[in-house]
Amino acid sequence: MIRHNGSVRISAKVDYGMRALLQLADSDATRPGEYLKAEQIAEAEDIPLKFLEGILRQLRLADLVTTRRGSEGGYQLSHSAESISVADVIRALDGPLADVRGFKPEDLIYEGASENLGEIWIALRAAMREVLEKSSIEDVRKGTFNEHLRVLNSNPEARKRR
Amino acid sequence: MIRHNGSVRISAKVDYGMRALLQLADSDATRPGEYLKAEQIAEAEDIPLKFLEGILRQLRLADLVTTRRGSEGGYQLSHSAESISVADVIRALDGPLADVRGFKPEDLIYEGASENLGEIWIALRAAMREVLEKSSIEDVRKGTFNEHLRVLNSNPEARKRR
DNA sequence: CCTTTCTATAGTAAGTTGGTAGGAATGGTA
DNA sequence: TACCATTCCTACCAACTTACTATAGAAAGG
Repeated sequence: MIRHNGSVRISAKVDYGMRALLQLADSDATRPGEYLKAEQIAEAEDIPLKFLEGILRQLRLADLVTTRRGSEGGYQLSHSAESISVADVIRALDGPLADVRGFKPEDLIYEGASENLGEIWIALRAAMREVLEKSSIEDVRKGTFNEHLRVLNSNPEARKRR
Repeated sequence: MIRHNGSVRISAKVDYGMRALLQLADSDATRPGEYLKAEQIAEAEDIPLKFLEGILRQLRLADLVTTRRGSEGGYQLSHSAESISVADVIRALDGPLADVRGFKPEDLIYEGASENLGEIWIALRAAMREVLEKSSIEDVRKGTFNEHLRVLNSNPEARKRR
């Protein structure tokens, strides 16, 4: 039985969207300028085609992807893979990185014993940004992660479940 | 209009639960041994009473809280406020800290261009744990945060929205 | 004009969130 | 013993989100 009620929920949309962009980055690296068709991406990454089309449309509206119709049509990255961060992708597909009961962390007012609770949510968001804004599609494609990420993942605890 | 579709969603349950525990920690600090009634917490923190009762029940099942029924009844922390981390509270109320499409980050298998995507989700979870496991209820109550959290929040960027 | 491909809107089943309602069980007190 | 306060438990609910599917249309290219 699948429980998807974690506090950080990477949605199917974001996971699929990242994989689609990685395919586009790969295509750009090997055959620059060419367009990749939705169906090729869907097959390579095993993503339902119609669902993927919706995701690619959102990525186009966020200007992460450029499209062309017709027989020679398909999708391309609209910027270099280095310039698109994982955070950009999440924001394009799921909205803001963090919220607390539907509010932005800095909008909450806590009083009395809860006075400092907001600091935790702000720090949590900052810690996430540190990972997600400083990793690009190209970093993920090549596996060349920055120092902070390497330190985090070199700790064997990082791979253990809790 | 409220949109609550961030990637990190601190639920009402967790926000209310933290505030309830902060009240209990405060009560313990000023009148140790005494039980605090759900209604007092509900009033102090402006939380719907019946909803709060459910949250407190979950916290008891996770052994974060001890209860007593009857006229002298109420709720207490079952361990010291120093020994309860924010991560404990989230796990008790919302389940695991992180998941990707309903799966645990380390269970996903990515291939080809997406090969390294899992590293991002692992790092994200590790970064969150760094904040949430190393902050206790007592830290939040007193506002005495650890070095890592202070560094994160001293960056003015941390308070800006994106 | 015809095929291929993206574009757009709508629908939908299952699950989650944020509650509410009502009563049963239990502990303290008279 | 009776009584009362309080927690404990089950069930219910409306609104929303997620992960899709369906269908028709619009544009690019030959």
